[in-house]
Amino acid sequence: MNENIESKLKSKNIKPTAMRLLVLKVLSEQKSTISLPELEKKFEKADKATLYRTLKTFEENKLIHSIDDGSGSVKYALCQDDCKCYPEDLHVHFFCVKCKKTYCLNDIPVPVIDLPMNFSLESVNMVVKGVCPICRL
Amino acid sequence: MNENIESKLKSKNIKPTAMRLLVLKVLSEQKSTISLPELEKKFEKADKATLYRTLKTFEENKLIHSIDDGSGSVKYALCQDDCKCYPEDLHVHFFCVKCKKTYCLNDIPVPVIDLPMNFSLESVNMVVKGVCPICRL
DNA sequence: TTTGTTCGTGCAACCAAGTTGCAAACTTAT
DNA sequence: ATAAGTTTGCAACTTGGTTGCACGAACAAA
Ligand SMILES: [Mn+2]
Ligand SMILES: [Mn+2]
Ligand SMILES: [Zn+2]
Ligand SMILES: [Zn+2]
Repeated sequence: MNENIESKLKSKNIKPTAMRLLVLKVLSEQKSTISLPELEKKFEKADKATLYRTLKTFEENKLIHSIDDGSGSVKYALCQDDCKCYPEDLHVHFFCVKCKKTYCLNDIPVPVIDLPMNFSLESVNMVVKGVCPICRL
Repeated sequence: MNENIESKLKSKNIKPTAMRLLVLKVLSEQKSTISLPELEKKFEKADKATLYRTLKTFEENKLIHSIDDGSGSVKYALCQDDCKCYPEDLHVHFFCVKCKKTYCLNDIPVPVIDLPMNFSLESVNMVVKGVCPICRL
């Protein structure tokens, strides 16, 4: 299990330090996405800057992706195993206006859209807002 | 012309104060979207809080809509005349990674997507990132 | 093994955007 | 004229994000 985490880091060319193993473990346990401030609270005593840089490293190496859900803080989630973060790899995200959680809708790819002349496409951020199944009960 | 601006406010049930007329005028002149900090700079001496509340009022009354383009500051733009800000009224936005401007692609409606069971839909924020025609020259 | 270099971490300081409380100014209704 | 409600200006504050710097661990060359 912990082996799994370590090898995941190595497979993305990230040196598996103690800190990084801990952060990746927390990320793996999430059912929804997590923000830097939320991540901070998951640890007794951890430095914001270190966590910040850890997330950046993870993102640069495509271990995680970030989502701007309009809540004021950027959220993060593990990438799918085969994800290269190309536009065609991207999926839709769902932000619940009640519980404020953001979910990866991994099965729903971001629709391809036809841009006007001379616009080039690099990436897409698509966030659907509404109420999640849990909050609708 | 100035009449036009005043009537636009009235038509949205917003009392046309001096400040609001000025802000709406600036908004009307924009070719791309504008953020609160940018709006602030358009005035010699204007108060952040007042502008902030003005934008909020405008948004609540559906005179403008806001876009979270992931740049760190929320952008604003005038709504189309007939816009009710319902999901079917929404359009895609384009964020240029070079000039950092965000454009309303008013002709490109946000694609309808099929949400998983028990997710309700209230709104969508779709931002395409790339390079704009001006920056590609 | 010793030395020098790179890399990761912790701490503090900082910045920018957004937000709020409060009192003064202004508007509208009585 | 007076009272009540609305808008504005100012200052203070919160939060998320970011950076500089120094220390220590890891690593590689000598
Ligand atoms: Mn995701
Ligand atoms: Mn728009
Ligand atoms: Zn929810
Ligand atoms: Zn551009």
